[in-house]
Formats: sequence, C-alpha cells, structure tokens
Amino acid sequence: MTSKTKISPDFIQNAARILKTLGHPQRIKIVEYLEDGEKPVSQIQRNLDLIQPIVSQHLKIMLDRGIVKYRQEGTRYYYSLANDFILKILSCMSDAQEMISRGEWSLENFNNN
Amino acid sequence: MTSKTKISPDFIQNAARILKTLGHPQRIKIVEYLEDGEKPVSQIQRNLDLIQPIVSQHLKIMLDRGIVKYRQEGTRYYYSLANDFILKILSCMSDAQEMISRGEWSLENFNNN
DNA sequence: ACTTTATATAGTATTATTTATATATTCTAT
DNA sequence: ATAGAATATATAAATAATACTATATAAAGT
Repeated sequence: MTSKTKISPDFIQNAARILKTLGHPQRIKIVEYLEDGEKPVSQIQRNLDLIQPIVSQHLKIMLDRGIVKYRQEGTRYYYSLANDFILKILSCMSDAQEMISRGEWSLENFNNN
Repeated sequence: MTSKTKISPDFIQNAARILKTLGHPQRIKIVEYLEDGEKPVSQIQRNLDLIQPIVSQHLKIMLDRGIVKYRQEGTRYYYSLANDFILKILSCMSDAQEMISRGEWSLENFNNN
C-alpha cells in the first residue's frame, strides 16, 4: 500500500518541471552517465554520440532546473548531479521497467493511436 | 547510497514518456485526485476547476500512455489509476518537496534565467 | 421521437521544446 | 600575439504540446 502522497499546491509546478525535464531520453542518459561521478562535456558527448551543442543545451536546461551542477577547470567543465535524489527518480523508473517486463503493467492501450 | 540504476536502452524511450506525461501540473493533480479511487470526469472537472474538454484531453493522453484506465457505466466514465506504481513517482516528488523545504536541495541556480 | 446529460473528438491557434547550424568566449600552449 | 581546444551562446527551423472552441456521440429520461 502506498501512503497518501501530498504534494503541496505551491510545489506542483516544481514537481511538474522536474519530471518534464527528466522526461527526455537523452537527458535521462546524461543523468545516468553522471551517476558515477562528474564528467566533462566532451566525454558525455562521446559517450552518448551527440554533437556538442546538443549536450551543452541539455546540460544548461538541467543546470537551470537544479538537476546538475558544474565545476570549471581551465577550459573543461565538469558536470555532475546536483543531487542524489535525481537517481531515486531513475531507480523508480527502473522499477517500472521491471513491472512491465513481468507483465504487471502495460504501457500500451487498446485504443492507442 | 543509491544502487546503480540501470534502465535498459530499449526502455529509455518509455521512461522518458512516462516522466514527460506526468510532467504537467494538471495531470499531476488529476493523478493525485485519483489516488483514493475512481472518479467520473465531471467530478475531476469540478475538483480541479477545469473545462471538460481539457480534462478529457489530459485523461486521453494518460490513457494512451497506460497511466490511467476507465470503466464506463451508462454515460459516465469512471477513471482510475492504471497502476499503483504511478503513486510511487508522486511520492518520490513529495520527498523532493521535503528536501527542498529542508534546504537540502535548491531548484534555483545563480545563472538561472 | 425529443431532449438532456456526460463525455469524447476534431480542428485550430498559440506557445514551448527540440534540433541544427553557426558563432563567440575563454583558457592554454606556442 | 596567435592558434587550437573545449565549451557556451545565439539564432533559426522543425516539431510537439497546450488550450480553446466547436461539434459529435451515446445513453437516459420524458
């Protein structure tokens, strides 16, 4: 059983923003990649096989929304997760993945389009 | 410590979709409202003070993405959460709310715009 | 049959997000 | 001072999400 979740009305906007921000495949991948510590942009770029401005753009969005932070060293920008909590959301999604693979949840609907 | 979250590459699109879908204030409110059981559209509408087509649209989006389901009875459509798991995500967000209120996390960044 | 109620669906305009491309900045090494 | 590397920023184009208005459907009551 799940206890009554009460998100305060003031916080709903923030909650939506966080979820929406993480609701992008490449950003999820970036967050996952940052899980084991800070990484410079170039490395993220290589790892995810994306062009540099795209990576910087996603990082900026996540920076503005408090999801990542960075530390500059010379010409390198080392990005890392602003917070361990972000991983909780991802681990929640990996639970979802399990449920679906066990057939306990279906994302597809009969009247899907 | 959080254990290594591993979302399979195949699932990342789905994960993003779920998060993005929940990343809307009114949809969060709807999900919260459905927490204590199925509700007909009209009641959701009254509760959230929205016009009917908006509610139906959000419900349809969430239906297509496996987040809600419904049961028709006469002219009434009773919507409910497709899954208890959805609440876990929200409860995760209510944890976030706490962290922020305790000052352990800031959503605002110096160079925010 | 006709009307009302509850809800869905369609179409559309507006706005936001995403991606791509091009350029600027800043640091480092020469 | 110049050049190269790493990254940011600006801008434009393409795409998607949102909210609104109007209309359709289907069941229930008269």
